[in-house]
Amino acid sequence: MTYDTVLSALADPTRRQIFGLLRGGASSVNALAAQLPVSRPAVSQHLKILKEAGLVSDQRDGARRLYRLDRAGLAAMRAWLEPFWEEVTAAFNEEWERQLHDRMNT
Amino acid sequence: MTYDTVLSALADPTRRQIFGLLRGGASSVNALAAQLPVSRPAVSQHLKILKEAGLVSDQRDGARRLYRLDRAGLAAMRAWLEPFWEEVTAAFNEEWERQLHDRMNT
DNA sequence: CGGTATCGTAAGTCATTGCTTACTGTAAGT
DNA sequence: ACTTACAGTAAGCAATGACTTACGATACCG
Repeated sequence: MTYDTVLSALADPTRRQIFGLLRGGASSVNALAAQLPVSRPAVSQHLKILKEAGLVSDQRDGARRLYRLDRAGLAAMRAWLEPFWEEVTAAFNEEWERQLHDRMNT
Repeated sequence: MTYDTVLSALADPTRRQIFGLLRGGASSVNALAAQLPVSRPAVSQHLKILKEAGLVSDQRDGARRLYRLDRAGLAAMRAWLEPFWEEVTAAFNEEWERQLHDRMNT
């Protein structure tokens, strides 16, 4: 459940779609497959990957199995992303300051 | 330069490595390839994809070409990520409150 | 200008992966 | 118990993608 697995999980469009469908509450595999252009087994395989990435958690509900969003994956991704964002923002501000300084000297 | 292209760009480990190497300043293609286990053309191809995703920008420097981090891609990714994070955090807090309430009634 | 350096592109190969159908397992209903 | 519903797994296939070598293009240096 590192950022590696999270990023490679979210690389697939169908998985992102599944992930998006799970906003607004938990859902069964059949219910998800009904809203997608792929078969039910395909959805199962995607859910397995999303689960391994910590983006989704599952829970038995009788014969069904309910999937819902999970925090862990997103948290790992954000933790990885943050340093890059700060680095890039710092460089951006530096450049901005430099140009402002140049303009004041002309 | 949507979150689609950003996520699929960051899905590859080598590209993430290149992206990481560009922290700490701009670099040429050769300099990057020297620190990577792949050939120089491979790095060029990766840089092309990173550029299309808005994660990297390039600039001529004589015969060389310098690549540096770019804000746009990360910004797009963050914009896509945020609603999910808020959704998932809200659900988490709700659940926490519910369990706290249950515990107080026993 | 000829030679060297740096980089991008093309073509081809091999591995990965996302999908399907078929099968197995488990839980609920009659 | 038998049947139906729901979901995970296996096997096979077609497409995508990451890498290599070979080539072409542009900029600097003597």
